[in-house]
Amino acid sequence: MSPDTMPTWIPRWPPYKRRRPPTPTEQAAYAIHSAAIHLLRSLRRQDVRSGVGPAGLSVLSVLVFGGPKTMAELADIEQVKKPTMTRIIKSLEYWGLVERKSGTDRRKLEVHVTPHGERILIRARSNRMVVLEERMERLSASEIATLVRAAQLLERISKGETLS
Amino acid sequence: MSPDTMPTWIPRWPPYKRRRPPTPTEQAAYAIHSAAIHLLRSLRRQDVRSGVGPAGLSVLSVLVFGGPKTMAELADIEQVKKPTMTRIIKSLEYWGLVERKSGTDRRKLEVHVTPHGERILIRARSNRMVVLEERMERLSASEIATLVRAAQLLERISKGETLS
DNA sequence: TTGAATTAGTTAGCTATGCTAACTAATTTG
DNA sequence: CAAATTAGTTAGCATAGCTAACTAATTCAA
Repeated sequence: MSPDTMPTWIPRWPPYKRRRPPTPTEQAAYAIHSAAIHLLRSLRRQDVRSGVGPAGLSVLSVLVFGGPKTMAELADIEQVKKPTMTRIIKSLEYWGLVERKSGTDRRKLEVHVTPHGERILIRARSNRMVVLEERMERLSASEIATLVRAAQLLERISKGETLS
Repeated sequence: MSPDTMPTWIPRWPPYKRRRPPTPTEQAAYAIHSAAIHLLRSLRRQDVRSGVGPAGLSVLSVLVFGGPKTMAELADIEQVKKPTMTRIIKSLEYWGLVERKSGTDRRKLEVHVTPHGERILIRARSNRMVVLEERMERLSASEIATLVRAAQLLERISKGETLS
């Protein structure tokens, strides 16, 4: 890579004027937010190969790892409104990746992933995971452990919202 | 929150059949990927208040913290094609958040953030940061330290791509 | 027990954000 | 100085988000 195409964007604590120096919590919040954005942005490129959009992949992932869900549950999980979920599921259904079945309460539709959908999801996940795992191979065992602990903390933090 | 509206989606190692048990690196990759997605998804809601879309906010953030950039540089940083950046910048310009200036090489356009744009960005960032900081206040000092170390590791991992 | 309210999901139509192909204008190069 | 390259835009398409207004099914209350 030539010097002038090299990225120059390096996150640092905002240079704008503040009344007081940032607390450790503020610095940590800033750092982990930037890190999460940069991680996902750098992995996003791998997605194009799968032929399903990111919204569809995310839903597939919920269905594969979490089992069948209704439309409203999916919308809630994905933090999306119901009409948006309708469109996403219709598209997945069109491609044979999910099926909708209605049960006793005929207002509700249970969305199930098909075997084909599961294969697609696992292949698409692998695109990201393979890249991420390759990069993580350079880390030491204790660094890996740090990431695992951080992941647990972040999951707790992310749920803060839904429990409040 | 009633029990049946409570989210049931808890990330766990994929249940599909594997030839061998996952290595620690694979588990860590899976965990940190899920954690980053869930963190950002849960913070995304705060953005609506700012009146600027996420793409615009992200560009503003690059300009505020990284200084003026050309269209091509921004497209590269944001991992977006040039026509997409053209549209994003046009919108920001329309709202008076950035300015375009041409220099010696009149093919190139330097994009500068305006004082108004800087105010908007900082307010929008704060929306996310305030929420994140509140949630992080429950963590211990050593947990915060873990997150900071993890953030450093993740920044290194994310750059893996651009250095290869 | 039936009429009103609630719940689940869809339709229609808008906006924002991504892409490629094809273009203009400016600069560099042979 | 003509040809090739570079920077950016225009046009047109797809996906993904939203709200408002709708249908159909269920629940609740008089």
